[in-house]
Amino acid sequence: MVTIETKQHPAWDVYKATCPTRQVLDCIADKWAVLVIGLLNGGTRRFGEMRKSIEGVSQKMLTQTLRSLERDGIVSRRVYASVPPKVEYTLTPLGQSLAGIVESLRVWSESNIEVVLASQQTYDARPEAE
Amino acid sequence: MVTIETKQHPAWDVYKATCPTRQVLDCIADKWAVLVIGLLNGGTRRFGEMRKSIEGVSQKMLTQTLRSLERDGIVSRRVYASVPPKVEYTLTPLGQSLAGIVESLRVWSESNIEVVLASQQTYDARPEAE
DNA sequence: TTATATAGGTACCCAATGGTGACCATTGAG
DNA sequence: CTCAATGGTCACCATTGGGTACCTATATAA
Repeated sequence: MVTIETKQHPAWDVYKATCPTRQVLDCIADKWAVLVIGLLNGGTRRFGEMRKSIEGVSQKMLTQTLRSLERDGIVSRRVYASVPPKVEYTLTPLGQSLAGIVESLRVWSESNIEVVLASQQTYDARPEAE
Repeated sequence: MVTIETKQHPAWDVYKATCPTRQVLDCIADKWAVLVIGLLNGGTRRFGEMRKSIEGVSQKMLTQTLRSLERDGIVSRRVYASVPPKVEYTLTPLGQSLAGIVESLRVWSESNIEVVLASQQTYDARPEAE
């Protein structure tokens, strides 16, 4: 039996410290990124819209998150040369392929929050908890 | 037509700043948490094992991540009163329900890294990039 | 003419986070 | 007697995250 290795990717392994996948995971396994991608999964959004929708994001963090996602090819940014400025963000096809996963993360959180909250209470009530 | 609202959860919405789901997302949408959950999906692991498997985690961060996941009921911790100590970590059923999602995040990273790297190169090569 | 709101971005500053290394407890082995 | 082993904590420091104030340019209102 012959193992056919048709241009197998060079054994990417996110558990290796220097693997570039680690950086990508770092970027998408992020609170704000998850919320941003989830939002954009509903369609193109303007910056200000997103700022309002995602309660608690500062302008800076939103910008930063979007830049990072843009760099990774997950969202695309479209600037209209108007005054005041108008900037639209959209998921790229790559981003769309990620959106489902990220959305299921969000859904999991919303579905299992009761269990989690109960567990937290039990944990915090342990005698050795301060 | 009657809308039957059989104890519908009180409209959890992770986009609200104060929604408890936000904290949960904060905890699981985390680089180290994803790696930890992925590892434990392969079965029970000892602390030292995980420390070696996940390159680059400091002892402190691993402890912290595991505590946080334990508090949320995602992993369980078992201490053996031996010398030297032996501590095992396992995914709870709740954790197992999350593992699939988290694993697909990791798989996505490893599958799409080439596209992402290419996108990063294009982005960094823009004239306006410093 | 001047003031103001707009919408997105950035420079600067501070607080929180994460990493490092020392230290601890306990016991069997050398 | 000393050291290795294992998981954990603590104090310290560098790095980062995150907030605030400011900037831009124009259309509109006063």
